[in-house]
Amino acid sequence: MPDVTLATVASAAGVSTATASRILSGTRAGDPRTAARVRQAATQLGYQGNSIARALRRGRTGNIGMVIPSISNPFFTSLVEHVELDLAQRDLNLFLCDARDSPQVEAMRLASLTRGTVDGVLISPCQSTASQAALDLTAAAVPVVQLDRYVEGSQTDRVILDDDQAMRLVVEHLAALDIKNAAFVTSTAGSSSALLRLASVKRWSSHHGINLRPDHVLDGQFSLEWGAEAADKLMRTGALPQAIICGGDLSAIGLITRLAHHGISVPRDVLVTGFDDISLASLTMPTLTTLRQPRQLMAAEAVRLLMARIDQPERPSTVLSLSGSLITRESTRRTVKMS
Amino acid sequence: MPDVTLATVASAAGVSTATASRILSGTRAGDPRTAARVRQAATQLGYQGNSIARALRRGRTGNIGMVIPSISNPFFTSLVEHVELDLAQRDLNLFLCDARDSPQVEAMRLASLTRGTVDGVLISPCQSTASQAALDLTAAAVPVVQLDRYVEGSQTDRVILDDDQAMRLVVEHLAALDIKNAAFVTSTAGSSSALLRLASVKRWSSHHGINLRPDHVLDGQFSLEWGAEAADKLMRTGALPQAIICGGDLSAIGLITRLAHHGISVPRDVLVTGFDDISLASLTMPTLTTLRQPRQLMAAEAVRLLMARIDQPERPSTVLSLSGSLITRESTRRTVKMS
DNA sequence: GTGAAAGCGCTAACAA
DNA sequence: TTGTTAGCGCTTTCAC
Repeated sequence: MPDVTLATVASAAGVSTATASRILSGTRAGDPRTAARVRQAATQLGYQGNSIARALRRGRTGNIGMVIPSISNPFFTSLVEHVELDLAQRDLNLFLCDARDSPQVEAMRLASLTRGTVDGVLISPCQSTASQAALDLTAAAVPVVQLDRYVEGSQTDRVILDDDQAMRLVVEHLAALDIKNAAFVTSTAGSSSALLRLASVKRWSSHHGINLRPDHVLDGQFSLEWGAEAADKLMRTGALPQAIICGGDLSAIGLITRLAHHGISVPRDVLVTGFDDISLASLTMPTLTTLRQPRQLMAAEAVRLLMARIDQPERPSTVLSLSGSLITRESTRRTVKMS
Repeated sequence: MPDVTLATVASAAGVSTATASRILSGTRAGDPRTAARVRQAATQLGYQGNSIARALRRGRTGNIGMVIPSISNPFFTSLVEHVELDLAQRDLNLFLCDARDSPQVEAMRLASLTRGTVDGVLISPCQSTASQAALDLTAAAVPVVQLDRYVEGSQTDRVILDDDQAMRLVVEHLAALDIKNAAFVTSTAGSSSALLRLASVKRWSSHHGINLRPDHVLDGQFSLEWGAEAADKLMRTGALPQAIICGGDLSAIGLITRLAHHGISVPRDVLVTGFDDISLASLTMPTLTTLRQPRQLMAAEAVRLLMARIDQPERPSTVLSLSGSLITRESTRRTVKMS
C-alpha cells in the first residue's frame, strides 16, 4: 500500500484533490468540517505525500545541499550539526555531501546537487583553485554560500574567519610567553584562507621578534596523520623550535602524540597551539591551546545569507568576516624549567 | 538561464522531446547523426536535466538515505565513507542524516526520507527500543537495511557484528595476560547489540576467572566525555581493576586521558581496550588495543542487501552477522612491573 | 528511428 | 469555500 496518493485521500473524503491539497498543506483553512474529514481520511489511509511531485510543481524542494571537504574532520562535522539545526527550524532538510578532500569528488557532488535536488548549496571548498570551476558552474545554477574555506575568485556570498586577527592572537600569545622561534604546521592546499594565515603568521612573528625558519614551515594536510608526520620532520631538522603553531587541531594532536613517542613532552619541551577548537582539544593530554572559530555563528550567518539569496537572487554578494577567540590551555602553559 | 529544459534542447536540435530524452538518457541509440546534433545542442545550451522531474516520472530518485546516531562519532563517519563509495559506483547519491542521538530527531529524518525523497534507507538506529516505532513506519514505506546497531523487533535486513565472538576475543586476550579483575565501560541505551555485549563480557569473564564487580560496570554514552566521566567514577570506587574494557574507542580514549590526569598510566597501572578501531586509535598515546569492526565489508553488504530489496521487495529478510578481529596495541602491552 | 501523446502526484490560477 | 483545469519536466508506451 505505498500508492496512497492525494487523489486516494480526496475521493475517500469526498472532495477534490485541490481541496485536499489546500487542507493538508495548510494553504487555506476551508470549512472546518470538510477539513476534519480530509485529515481523518489522510491519517486513516496513512497518506504520506510525495515530496518529489510537490517539488516539481512548486519549483522548490525544501532541501539544502552542503558540501564539506572531509566528514572525518570534527570541525566540519560540528559545523554541519549547527547548520542542520538552523535548517530544521526553517523546515528544511540537509543534503550532506563529503568531498573526501578531492576536487573531482566535490565536482561530482556539486553537479548532482545542481540538477534540481536542492534549493541552495552551502560549501566549504576543498581546494582554493581546483575547486573553482565546479563551484562557478554550481553558482550559476543555484544560490551558493561559501563558509569557512572559500575560493577567492568566485563571486558568491561568503562567511569566513578573520584570519589575520586570528593568527595575530596566536602569535601574540606566544610572544607574551617570551617565545623567540617557532614552527608552523599547515595545509595551504586547503584554501585561500590558509595562505592568508601563513602570511599573517610570518608578519606577526617578525613583528614580535619570533624567528620562523623556512624549513620550519611544514605544508601538508589537516589530519592527525600529517601532524604525526610533521613531528617526525621537525625532529629531523635537528633543532626543535620553542613553539609549534598548527593550522588545525587534528594536526596539533597528531603532532603532540608523535612528539611524545619521541620522548618530547608538551608543554615542558615545546609549546603547541592548534586551530578550530574541536571538542577533542579539551580532552587530550595535555589539553590544547587553540583558536576557537565561532562555528555556531558561522553556521547561522551562512544559512541566513543562503535564505536571503534564495528569496532574492539578484542581491549583491556579501562577505562576512567573523572573529575568532583564543582559548589557552595546558599545551602552552609555562612549566618550571631549569635552564 | 536556469530554465533550459529538455524541450529547449529538443527544439534547438530539431527533434521531439522523446528523441532527445532517449539519446541523452541513453535509453536507445538512434541515428548517430541526430544523436550528435542533440548532444551538441545539450552541451551548447548547458542542459543539466531535472532530476526531480525524472524521479517523478520513473518512480526512482537515485538517492539512498542513511541515518546515523551521531555524525561526531568517527566509527559512523567512516561507515558513511565506505557506503558513499559503494553507492557512487552504482550512480546513487547518499542523503546523510544525523539523528544527534535523539529518537525524536531520528523519527523526523526518517519521516522526511519516506516521502519519496529516497529509494531506500540505511540506518543505524540510535536506540534499541525508542527507535522502533519510526523504523517500522519507514520500513512499511520503503526498503530499509539496518547496519551495525539494530532494533531487535523490526523485520528488516540487518548487517551486524557477531558480538559474542567479538567480546570473547577481547576477554580471552586479557585472560591470556593473566588479568583477574576488570571493569566494563559501555552504553546499553545504544542498541540491542550493547546488551548482548554486556552479557558476553560477563559470561566470558566468569568463564576465564575474571572478576567483574557490579559497580565496575559503567553505563553511559559512546563519547570522549563519558569515557572521562567513567574514569572519575572508577577512581572513586577505590580499587582500580587490572583492566578496563570499553565498548567504544572514543570512551576508551577519553578514559585513558582522564586517568592520565589522575596520575594513572596505561598500560603500566591498568590495561585498557577499546572497540571499533577508529583511526584515532592508532594515533593516541598509548596506542589502543581494540576490536576492529569490518566496516568496509559491513558497508558493502548493507548496500548489496538494500539494492537486492529495492529490486525485489518481497524477498525474505536476511541477517548477516560479521566477525570482528582483535588489534593489539600498546594499551594492553605488559610492561615490566615490580610486585 | 522518430514523433505524438499520456501522465507520474501535486499545486495554483481561475471560475463557480 | 470548493471544483475544474492546466501543467511543472521528464519518460515511455504506442503508432508510424
